Amino acid sequence: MKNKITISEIARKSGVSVSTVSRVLNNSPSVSPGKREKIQQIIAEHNYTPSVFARGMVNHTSQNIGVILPDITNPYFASLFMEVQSFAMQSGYATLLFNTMFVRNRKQQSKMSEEDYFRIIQEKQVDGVLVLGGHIDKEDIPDSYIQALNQLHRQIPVVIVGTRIEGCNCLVVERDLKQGVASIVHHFIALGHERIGFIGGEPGIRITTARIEAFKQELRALGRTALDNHIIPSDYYAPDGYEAMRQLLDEPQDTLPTAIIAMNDMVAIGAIRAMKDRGLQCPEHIAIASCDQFPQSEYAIPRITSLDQHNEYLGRMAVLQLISAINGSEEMIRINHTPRLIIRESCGA
Amino acid sequence: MKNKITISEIARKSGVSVSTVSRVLNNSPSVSPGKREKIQQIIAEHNYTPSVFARGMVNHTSQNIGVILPDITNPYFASLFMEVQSFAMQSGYATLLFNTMFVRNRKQQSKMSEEDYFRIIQEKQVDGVLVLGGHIDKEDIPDSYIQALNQLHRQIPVVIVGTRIEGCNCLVVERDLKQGVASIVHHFIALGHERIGFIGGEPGIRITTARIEAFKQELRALGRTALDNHIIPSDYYAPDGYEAMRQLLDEPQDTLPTAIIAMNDMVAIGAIRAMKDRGLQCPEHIAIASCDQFPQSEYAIPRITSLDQHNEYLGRMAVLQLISAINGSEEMIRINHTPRLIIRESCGA
DNA sequence: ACTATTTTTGGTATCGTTACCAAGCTTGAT
DNA sequence: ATCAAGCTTGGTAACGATACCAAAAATAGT
Repeated sequence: MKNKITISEIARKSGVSVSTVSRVLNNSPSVSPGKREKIQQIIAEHNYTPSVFARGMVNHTSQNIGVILPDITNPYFASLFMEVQSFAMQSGYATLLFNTMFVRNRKQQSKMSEEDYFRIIQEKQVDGVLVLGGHIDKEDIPDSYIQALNQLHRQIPVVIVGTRIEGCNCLVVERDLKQGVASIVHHFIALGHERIGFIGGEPGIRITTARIEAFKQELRALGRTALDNHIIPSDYYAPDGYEAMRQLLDEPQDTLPTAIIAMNDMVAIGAIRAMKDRGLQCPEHIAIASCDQFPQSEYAIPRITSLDQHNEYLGRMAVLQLISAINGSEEMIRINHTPRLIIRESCGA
Repeated sequence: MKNKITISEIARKSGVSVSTVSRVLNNSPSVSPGKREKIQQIIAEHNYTPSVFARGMVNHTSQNIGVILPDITNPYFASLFMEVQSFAMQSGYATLLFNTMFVRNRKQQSKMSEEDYFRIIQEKQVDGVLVLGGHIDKEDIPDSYIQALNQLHRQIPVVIVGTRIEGCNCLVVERDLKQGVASIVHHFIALGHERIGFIGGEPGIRITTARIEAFKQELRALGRTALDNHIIPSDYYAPDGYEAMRQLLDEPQDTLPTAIIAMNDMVAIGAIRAMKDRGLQCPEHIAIASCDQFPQSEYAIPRITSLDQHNEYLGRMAVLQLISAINGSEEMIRINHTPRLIIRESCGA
């Protein structure tokens, strides 16, 4: 930042005191119309903008929020973040984005722990923090992590998008983990599928476990049972779906599932590719549906049946919750948007 | 931000002056080892972090950079940004991300112009700005836009990733626009294709025009000519590839291209889908290659031949350039990484 | 014309750091 | 012992805004 013009220079050039200029900047009503106009003109002329540092010193606010997520190249987080940033901006906040798992594609995970990020974020003096996914989603979160989060929350409002965590005091915007899966199971059963599998999702992660749980539970409710060797968690990306499907196809042919639920569209795409590489067609040999829709699922071959989880809405609610917390509200926003099943070619009907 | 502990409290609790605490914070050598240790312990105990506001007042630096791009859900920008953030963080900078074209999927473009974003970014007192794509890529940029950029650059170092612009004083990290296309043309010709088309890319955008130009030029150099009705710019996403291909297939069958260059993988995926919907196979009926590789191209059906543009490298260079500009260097970093053609199923060999 | 009241202005302390200078304290050399 | 030269320290003025209070000016009421 090169030499910046200051409020007192504006004041001098306008022939008024800094107080008056400050009033103009903050739209205080008690400034005579003539002076206000003149000052505004001089401000514009010099392209003056008040120093956020000086303002921050007085107000203790930066009008920035921090967003921490594992991987922005993952379309799920990208679409969520898009909405978050847009809504935050409309509310006057800019967004500092932190990827915790950078350069994932090179399998060269960051050396920094998420706790390190909390420290950095705290130093950045943001007005609030949004945590999307990551370690917070683990089944079995180390105590130190919860401590770090609570510690951060003691300083700055923290909103977590996902699930409520035992012992964690941060605010939570909950996302549906079960309804969507149930609706896929229903659809498959209605289509006459008797053997259904589940692939993708990192094992030990809350959402994976919850969805698999919902999957089993729903089958049970309908008088069926899931076979354990038809449930293959792996991770969230196309290679993981590929690998899981490859592994599944090594099972005895006569008991293979006829339908599979994939964690998300990327996993589904990987799985379909694995089938193709074995000379199998989707949906003819195995039908597939995914739990998280990404933009291109409509254009894949075959077009993928998936759940619209209303991420835009989720993102907006998260920001709303954060801003209301920043403004001192204790109220907890509850959302309950049922995921919508979008039926396309990959499930055969 | 709730009540924060200050340097003077740390000083009081340690029984030293604020100066000494400040020295410890800034790793000044002239502090006696005993005191240093004691102070560090008290700092840790109270989880104290110095105020960025107060520091900013003195140093005029926020250790933040601003990144402005059209759409983070576009995998091209996502992967570029991933690299940018990672590298910036390693260099001690956090990243403010601004999407200018938010909620694109709802076709509800932002009401704010990019110029508005420049103003906001300037107010944010970042130490530098990175501009990735957007209006800066237009063939014919309004003068007001260039003015706004130059104006911003007068205050803060601005680095543009893309192409050098006439009249724009900002620093530029240039990206190859032609070599990659040329290598695809060569490959297609070597495979015996005589009629080649080009689809995707927003018309009036520098990269679109440049690639189409390179496409024509390379064909000419090899003694062929491109047919104008086989060149269909549209945009960068799957629906745009779909639409362009649909349009192309409406042409008389006997003169249809046998190979097509797509702007990027999303466009290619859309185009392949359009073919499929007309009962055509890729690569059997029409071969396809794309100019920008995205993560899933390897798993699509068919696997897509595309160019690896070395985005990670580009992102890193951009940050390097920006940081060196922040530190007062005038030197311009030149890069010249030839895109690498990755041959997969969609081009038939 | 002279208060009383309201509106508009200006002055100054304050926020939490760092930079800079001056002072105190060692240490070692004479 | 004395003094110069180096370490360590502390005190204080910035940095650029806002908040608050007091003063001045404008307006209204008698």
